[in-house]
Amino acid sequence: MTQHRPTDLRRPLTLRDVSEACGVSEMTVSRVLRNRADVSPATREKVLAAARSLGYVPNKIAGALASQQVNLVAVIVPSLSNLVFPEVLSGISAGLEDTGLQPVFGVTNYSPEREEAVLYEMLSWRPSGVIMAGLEHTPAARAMLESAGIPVVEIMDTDGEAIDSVVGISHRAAGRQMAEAILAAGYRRIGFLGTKMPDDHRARKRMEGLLEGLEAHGLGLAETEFYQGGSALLKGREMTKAILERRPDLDFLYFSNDMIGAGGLLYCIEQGFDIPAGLGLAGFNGLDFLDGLPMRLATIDACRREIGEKAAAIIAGRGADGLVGGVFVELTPRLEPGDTIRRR
Amino acid sequence: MTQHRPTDLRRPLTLRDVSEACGVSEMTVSRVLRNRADVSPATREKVLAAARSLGYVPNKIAGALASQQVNLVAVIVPSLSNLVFPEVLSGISAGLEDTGLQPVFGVTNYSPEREEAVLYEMLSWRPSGVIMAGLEHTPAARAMLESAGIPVVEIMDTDGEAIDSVVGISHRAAGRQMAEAILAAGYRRIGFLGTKMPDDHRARKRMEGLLEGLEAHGLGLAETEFYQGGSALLKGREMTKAILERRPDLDFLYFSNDMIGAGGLLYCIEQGFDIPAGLGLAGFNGLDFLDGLPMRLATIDACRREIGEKAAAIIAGRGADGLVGGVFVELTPRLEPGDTIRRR
DNA sequence: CTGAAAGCGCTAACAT
DNA sequence: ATGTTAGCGCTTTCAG
Repeated sequence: MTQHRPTDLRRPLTLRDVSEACGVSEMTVSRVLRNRADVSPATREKVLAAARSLGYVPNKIAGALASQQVNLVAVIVPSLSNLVFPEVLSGISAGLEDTGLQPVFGVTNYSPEREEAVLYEMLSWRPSGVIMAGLEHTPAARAMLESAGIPVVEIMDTDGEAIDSVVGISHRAAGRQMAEAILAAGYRRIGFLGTKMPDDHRARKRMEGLLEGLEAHGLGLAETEFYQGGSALLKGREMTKAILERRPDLDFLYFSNDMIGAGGLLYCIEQGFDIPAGLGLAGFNGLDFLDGLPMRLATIDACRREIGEKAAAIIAGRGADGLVGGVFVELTPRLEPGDTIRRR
Repeated sequence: MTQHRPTDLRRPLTLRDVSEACGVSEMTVSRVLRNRADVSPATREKVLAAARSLGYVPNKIAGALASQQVNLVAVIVPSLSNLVFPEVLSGISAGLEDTGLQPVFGVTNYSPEREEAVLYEMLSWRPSGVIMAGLEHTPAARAMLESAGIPVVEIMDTDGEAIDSVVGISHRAAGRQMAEAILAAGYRRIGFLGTKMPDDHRARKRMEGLLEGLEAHGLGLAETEFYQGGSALLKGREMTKAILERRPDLDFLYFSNDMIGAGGLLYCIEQGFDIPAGLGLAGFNGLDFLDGLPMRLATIDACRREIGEKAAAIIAGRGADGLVGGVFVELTPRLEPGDTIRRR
């Protein structure tokens, strides 16, 4: 580490500086900079020229305080390392494009306490809306959201009680749907592999849905295996090895996400398992990453981008037409059987 | 979509509300809420109880305007779908922990114009610092950063002229380092596979470095292949097929990132190529995802997390000790030969 | 179309 | 340890 060059820390420019530079009142300068129509073209040009040449950047803090309007949307997700959430965020970005609203992201690491802290921090900037992953929050977080007086959209999950609006899929139903597909294909001895994350409620609900689906046919899970941390692909491999050594009679492995599923798939291919005839596999999410694997892993698309776009639309819509009231959107995920569930 | 429940939009609470609720002056309430020491325990309790029961959330907009202090750090990256940037962000989050500073993320989609727009937007909130990926910016963006009067850290890349501080690796050197390793292992007919992204300067510099390294030994690239969009793993597969069909004599493939490298590796394994004896492969980034593949792809670690942490430390350090002046940190990436470069 | 006055909700600086 | 005053930089409102 070496020092190389000093930075000067001068006072940021204000409207007044621009006003003095072009001889127009602060008020009119403000009008020009907010693109308001009621300014003569001549004045407008003069002001813009001055602002540009000075390098003026408006102070939104002052603007927001005066106008009581903040064009920010707080977006709170559990993780960025999951590949799932970045796609949701990109959907939100796209949905907010040209609305004048700007997303601001916060990450909770699947901790309810951190979620509460991040939410508090973000609400203190008085955003125009909040988009949060999941329906499970601390009581304090719920209270803050309910009394914030702004639209709140809970995303990804529809199994639970909403605060305001919801856009997501039913993970429980996705689990059941997979159970149906597995049983319909004739598999009977089913193993479940997932993350050891008490606060990943969606993964839990998928597993519960799977169980419900199996139990409806008088079956249960033959075996389970959980992990935490590390490279998901590698963990998928290791868990698969472990579960199959413990229970060589299993004929289907359901992975709680595509990444560990891909690891399991690679392992099974290497070991020469007869897929899908002798052993079936499935994951969850519908990551396009699966397209490049030796076989297409069966999966259920989580509609990540669409969820982001719809959530953004709800927040944006509110501002526009003054619509008030929760909206409930449940998307229907598609099961993609790929090459790892046998067809009958 | 169905309407289900109305939301009430009431006025947010102010300090005055809390003040009236507990019979303590606004000023003292403010002191309590900012955890200042000069308040009696009794008053403190009274105020906290009132604030909690009302559900008061401070208005940071007003606070920031009054104190001229904003505890936000603007972080601008080209993409979130890359897996590389989420790790940097997580390093930044970690590095900012317990500093009182909060990261705020913006995404540019590798567009200089979008970068400029996002930067303008973020600077208008007067953050305490800026962390940006890369050294290439529009002239307007450079001007804004130079005159913002706040610490600026450009990350990931050290090959170019800095505005203020820099934390990164030399991608050109990484390319050269890989060239040396390839040549030392005895490979001679080298193909390059990368993205068709004029604005991904780091990928470009890696390729240039590779070329320099090869040319220093009187060699060049035998063949190149570029792609854009789609599933990187699948593209890696397809590009590898294409380049090897065109030039079956190639004995080494250098991929500009690990994801397409992994796709290429899977393809080559399936095709029965003799790796690494007959054909060598290498990627870039050091993603831990590689751990789960059938063979370990050679790669160079991009020090993503460490870069994030160091950048955060620089921003945080400035505030504390009033340090002024750019810091230059060049990390030395480690080459991990894995199983896909032959050892001599 | 342009300007002047008032004030957004909070905190710095100064009392007490 | 607590209260009072002034003002952060902008926009709203109202006058011209």
